[in-house]
Amino acid sequence: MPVPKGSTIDPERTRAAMMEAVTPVLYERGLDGIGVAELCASIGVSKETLYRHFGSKDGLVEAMLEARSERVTSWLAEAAAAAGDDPRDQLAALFDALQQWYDDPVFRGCAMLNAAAQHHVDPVRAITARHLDRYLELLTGIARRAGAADPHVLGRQLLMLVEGATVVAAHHDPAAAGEHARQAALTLLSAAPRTGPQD
Amino acid sequence: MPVPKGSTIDPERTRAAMMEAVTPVLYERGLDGIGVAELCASIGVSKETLYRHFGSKDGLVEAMLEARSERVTSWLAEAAAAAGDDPRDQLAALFDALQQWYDDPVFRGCAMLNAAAQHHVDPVRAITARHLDRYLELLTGIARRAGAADPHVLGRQLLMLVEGATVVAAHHDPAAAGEHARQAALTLLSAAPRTGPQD
DNA sequence: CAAAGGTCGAACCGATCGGTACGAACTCGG
DNA sequence: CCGAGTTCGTACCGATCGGTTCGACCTTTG
Repeated sequence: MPVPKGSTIDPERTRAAMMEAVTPVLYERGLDGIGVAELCASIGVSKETLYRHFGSKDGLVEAMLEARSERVTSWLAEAAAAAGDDPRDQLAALFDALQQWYDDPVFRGCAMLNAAAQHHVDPVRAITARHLDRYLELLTGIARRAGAADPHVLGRQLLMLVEGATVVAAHHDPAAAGEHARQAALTLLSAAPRTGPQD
Repeated sequence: MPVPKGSTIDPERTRAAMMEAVTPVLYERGLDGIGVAELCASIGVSKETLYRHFGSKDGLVEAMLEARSERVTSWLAEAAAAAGDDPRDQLAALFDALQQWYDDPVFRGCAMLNAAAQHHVDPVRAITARHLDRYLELLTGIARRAGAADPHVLGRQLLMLVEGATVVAAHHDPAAAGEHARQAALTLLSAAPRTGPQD
């Protein structure tokens, strides 16, 4: 968004708008694939404004990744919750949502994993680890509500399917990756030892 | 290796030695995490030699990735083959080998995926895609020999487990990632519809 | 109207980037 | 022993990098 020259519209609004605008650009080009000058130009903001709000390019990157992680996780959680109360339906809906993402022409894999593969410095990798924590919590919850005897292990196996499907879709073939992963996930859910539903 | 100043020892030898020496450095630092000057210094070779043999930094990177992909795939295939004739044993051995890799302190995830996440240009991504092709072929073969009715789908699901386990091990927690993935893989193998062993 | 503060645009900085050039040192085949 | 071919070390190139500074502009607050 072209921020008007004068200010005081809302300093916080500017910051939020910058994070919003910068997300697709950094996702598409890669964190190191675009310089600060071009990045500022593409989101319609001056370098001084960027450094005022975020201190550094890394500061902006980290704020963006953190926000994106929360947003993506919420989106998945809502897709699952909207499928009803049956954990199996929730899991299936989650992978359907993933397939929907894979079919998006701008899909380029998991932004957190891409970021961690480039910046192998601490702050970014910590954000990626927290991102996987969020996914794991979501999947472990489904496993627990499905009555799995060991929801942590099953949740972790489901996490591998989610991330593996994303990798395969991004780097090999997006077609039906979500469907195949969903089928595998439901198989694991069915085959897992049970203690009966837990909530 | 410190190449002696004069040459004619073997021009091909030099090239091979460079690829060998550069592999761990680029894996550890990332493709863009080290400049040509430092890279040459770390492998004990002058810039002129690098450009004589590979034409560009990207040329070296691509040659290295291609060689690494073949080596890693062979290593996994041999680990599986060494487990005997039973496809279940082969699959289990493959994930045990992966866990062994995850436990290596220098483990930093799949080099091909890391590379593709950085250089999202064509040549590197093509190498990554071929790498996944090799894995898929290996896993599909196991699925076929196990008598799966649809070995391509099962192979793809196993590929997701392999890559997902690698992602989780690299970015979340390496402990037992291979074991949990192995257990899931064997479950999928057992649950898959069969047409009877095929070879 | 005046002071304060957010923003722009462009100039500027030192560092580093990938890549080239060149002379000297060295090993080989003839 | 001489020329061809490799390598080293270093200096160098233009481009780009992340980050800073500054004057002008604009909007809000009082």
